Amino acid sequence: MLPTEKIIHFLQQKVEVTTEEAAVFGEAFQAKIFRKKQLAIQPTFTAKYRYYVVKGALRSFIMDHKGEENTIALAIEDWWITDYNSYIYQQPATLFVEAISNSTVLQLSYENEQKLKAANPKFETFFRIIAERGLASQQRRLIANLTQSAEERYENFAKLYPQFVNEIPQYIIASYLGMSTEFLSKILNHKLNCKS
Amino acid sequence: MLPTEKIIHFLQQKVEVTTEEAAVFGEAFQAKIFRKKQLAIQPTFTAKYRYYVVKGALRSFIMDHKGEENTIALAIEDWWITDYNSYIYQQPATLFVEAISNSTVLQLSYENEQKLKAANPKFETFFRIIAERGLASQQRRLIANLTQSAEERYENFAKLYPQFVNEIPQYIIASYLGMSTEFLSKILNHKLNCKS
DNA sequence: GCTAAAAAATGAACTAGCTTAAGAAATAAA
DNA sequence: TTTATTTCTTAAGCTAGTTCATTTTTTAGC
Repeated sequence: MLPTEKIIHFLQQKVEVTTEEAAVFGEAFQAKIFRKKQLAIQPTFTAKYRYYVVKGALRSFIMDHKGEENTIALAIEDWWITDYNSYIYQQPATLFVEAISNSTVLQLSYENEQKLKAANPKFETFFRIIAERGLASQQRRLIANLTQSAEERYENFAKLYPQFVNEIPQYIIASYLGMSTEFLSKILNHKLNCKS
Repeated sequence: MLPTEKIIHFLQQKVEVTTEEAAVFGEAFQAKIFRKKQLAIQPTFTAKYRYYVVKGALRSFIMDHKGEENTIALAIEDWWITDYNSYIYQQPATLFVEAISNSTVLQLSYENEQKLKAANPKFETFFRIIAERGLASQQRRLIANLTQSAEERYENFAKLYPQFVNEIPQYIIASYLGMSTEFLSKILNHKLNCKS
């Protein structure tokens, strides 16, 4: 499936649109390839785009005062990613957005998004829906972080996103789950020993 | 200012509307009073409403397996609160939403919200904007939780929301910041000693 | 297939923050 | 004013998770 076909398909799952409307929507996006470790967004620069992942995986992370990377979000096929604080308010970013593996994305510029929303209320509805779902999913993540132990967080993550477990480096998963690499390693190997 | 005037004012800050449109919007809401500790939303029941706080303060929290309350969100004048996972998908709630002090809110039912959005794209835009802002603010919170120590989290919270510090019980702040009451107490008193 | 680099594992020493428990203060109720 | 309830403080012991230093394994480039 072509990138543009993919996003049109995604759009159609959320709102009902005519063929012409779908075409207008698709034309607002631009296909782009990021190689592993390449940065899409960097702190101090304003996030000009939001990204829809066609293939591969990206993540956003913040670097703390100790130089540690804290993964804020992960995105695979059919997910969206950007630094929302930067993109929405068009202010300098605080996050990095980086390709975890070689990836194909569709980028939507802030200006194009405004044009889409102004042109057709259906697109406004679309962006409202994805923002709301993002909000709900962030709420779930916050709850997990506040209420579960490191081991429980990993267990649930692995159950919820099995596709990540084998496809992305462990140190990224650890940082997404808010624990050190070493500790995640300990959890994993401890589990193996106890099972056998 | 009357409750309905307040929310119309809030609406006008986000989107341009005519007097009639504003009136239609205001009519979708219903004023309601919650007394301190009263519950607006409870687990297992579906969240029928989202709440706009006119006066007072509310919070949402989840109870973990140990019976500890983990505060997910706080809301004061001009803020919104609900269990988004429950409200958006109309599924059973997992959170409590409780009044911290005697409060006046405007409640918007799920049905009324759908009607508003269907009736006028400007309302669709309005809800898109508040969802996006919620998303950005959740992102900020997640970053704070992942990158800062308990003491730093409190420092920043106090700077960002001074109005909360004296107005809501310490144990709620502690649970919002993801630490025990005792530990927050230690931080506060330790700070006093070091300053003098 | 070899080499260099990146990622994962291991273990020991350490610490931030939690738990428990008991008392003091503050607030509300009567 | 007294009593009851809720909130806050203090301190000691504990544990989940970190840090650091080293080794092993995997991956990627040539």
